Amino acid sequence: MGRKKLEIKRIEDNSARMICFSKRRNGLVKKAKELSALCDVDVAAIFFSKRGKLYEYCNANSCSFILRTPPRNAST
Amino acid sequence: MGRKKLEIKRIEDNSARMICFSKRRNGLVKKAKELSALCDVDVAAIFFSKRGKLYEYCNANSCSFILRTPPRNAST
DNA sequence: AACTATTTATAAGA
DNA sequence: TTCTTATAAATAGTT
Repeated sequence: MGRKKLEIKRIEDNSARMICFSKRRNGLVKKAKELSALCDVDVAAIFFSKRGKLYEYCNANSCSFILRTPPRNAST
Repeated sequence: MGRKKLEIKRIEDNSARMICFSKRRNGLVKKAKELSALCDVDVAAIFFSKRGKLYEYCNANSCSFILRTPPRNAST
């Protein structure tokens, strides 16, 4: 999508990569929520950045099964 | 997307719900792969159906941190 | 953070 | 279930 077709490979520019991460992470979580609501399933989406930062979305208690051990030095 | 705007609530028809699940699960995994490649992050997407069936996608060893205990009576 | 031109995902149909 | 296609939605580049 977007003004130009984007090749699916690492975005080298740091700022552009972070912006893309923010946008697409939000998009993925939105789609996960929709999938959960439409299809009556529990969904978890978990993102581990190279800096050890953890982002996660889970719509249900299923999360109690996962992330028993925090990955790397995960913060919020 | 699609021919008509779809209200985001549980699809009651079983067949239609399963078809939607299959399509959107594939779409979500595709977007997770793109996010991983573009932004150099590890991503896991995990789906728990009500029947206890588990579907998952993970692009990296980060998965070793999760799913230490299988959820419910998870099969493939 | 908002906008918008464009690409992409997908609902319905074949 | 796989393919098509009209349309809704996501988003890349811009402001």
